[in-house]
Amino acid sequence: MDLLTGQTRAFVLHFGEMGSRWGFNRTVGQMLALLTVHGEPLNADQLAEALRVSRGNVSMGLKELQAWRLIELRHRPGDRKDYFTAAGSIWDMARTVFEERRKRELDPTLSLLRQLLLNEPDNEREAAAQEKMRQVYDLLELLDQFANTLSRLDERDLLKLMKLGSGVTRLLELREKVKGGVAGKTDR
Amino acid sequence: MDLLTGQTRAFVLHFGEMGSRWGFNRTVGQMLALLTVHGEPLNADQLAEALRVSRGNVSMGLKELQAWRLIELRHRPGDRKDYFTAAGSIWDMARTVFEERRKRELDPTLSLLRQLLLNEPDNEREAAAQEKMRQVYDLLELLDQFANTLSRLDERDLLKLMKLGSGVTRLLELREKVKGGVAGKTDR
DNA sequence: TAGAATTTTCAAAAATTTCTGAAAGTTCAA
DNA sequence: TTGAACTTTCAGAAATTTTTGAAAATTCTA
Repeated sequence: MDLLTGQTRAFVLHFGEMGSRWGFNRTVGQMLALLTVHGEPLNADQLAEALRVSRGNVSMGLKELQAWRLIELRHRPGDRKDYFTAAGSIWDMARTVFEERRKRELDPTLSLLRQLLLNEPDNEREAAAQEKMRQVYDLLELLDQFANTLSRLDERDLLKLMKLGSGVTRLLELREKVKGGVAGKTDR
Repeated sequence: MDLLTGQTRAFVLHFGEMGSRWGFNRTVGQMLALLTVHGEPLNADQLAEALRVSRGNVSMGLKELQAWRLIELRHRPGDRKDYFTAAGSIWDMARTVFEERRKRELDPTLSLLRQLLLNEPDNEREAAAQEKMRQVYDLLELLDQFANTLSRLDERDLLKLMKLGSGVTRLLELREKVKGGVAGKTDR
């Protein structure tokens, strides 16, 4: 049966195209999209047939999606094949992708910069460059922590925060007032 | 003169590698890194020599960085060459990259999903798929708005917010109390 | 324990992206 | 105008990433 019809088809193909921007290749993007909109678990052959890609490609894609923890293995009684579904809700999925990207896009750079900033600069030019690097480091470090904070919020709070809109400014002012003189308690 | 020494070298090469994860290719990543840590404006020949890439490659890279509005054209008296520097502060840069990525990673998908959700589903399966697509849409829409809100915050507020850490939970509670019965004013 | 069913691996092919460098285009001073 | 100083373009080359599919590995049943 053709699983790739109508809107599902458009959705899956689009996710394939966007895949590269989101950190995976076309096939992986398509697989994730199909498993997401198709409620029932699918096996590797079904995926390969629906997406018209090789069995090997599907196998690698499944491995990658499992590494991201975006899909779950299922078994059906009397069937030896491995079946897979999208793991968790759309929110869970977004959270996972967000977290994984934070790791890939921030951590390596933070770790390099920490290293570099330990060295004494050799000359005037390097000293100036190091100053810039420190600024980059401080910003990325802050971003990383913020991303972490967001990752840890439960869904209710995250939703509240995201819906604040420009109200966030007012809320920050409100905090200033309430907090009064108690100097910058940042609590980690 | 060799601009690529010591820590600057390591920094620039690393940014080249990370480039692809951040949405540009290696040369563009290296160019941006070099222009960022090197305080003074550089011309295309200097960039090509320092990074050991072709003149044509540098020309394309400069065009792309200008399209991102990450670099600025400068002129020096008595010199016909075009010189470039990183535009604005590190914060400005981060903001620009953030904003540009939001556009590339969210907008096309939002626009496709808006389209798809207008159609009546053809059958039961498509209806179920559409329901999932709506969930994806709602989440991405919310994310997009939140990203927008963050983009618009001034540096002071952004800093405050990012430094809140887990304090953000308490702040949200605080809001509940103060707001009292005034039902969900979200203000866009 | 054999062998059928299934999944994984990985070398080579295909597709895609990036880079080069010569040629074409532009700008400016004289 | 001319031509020297620059910059941009873009077809083809090189590098990189993705995909294929046959062979190897694994797992299960009988």
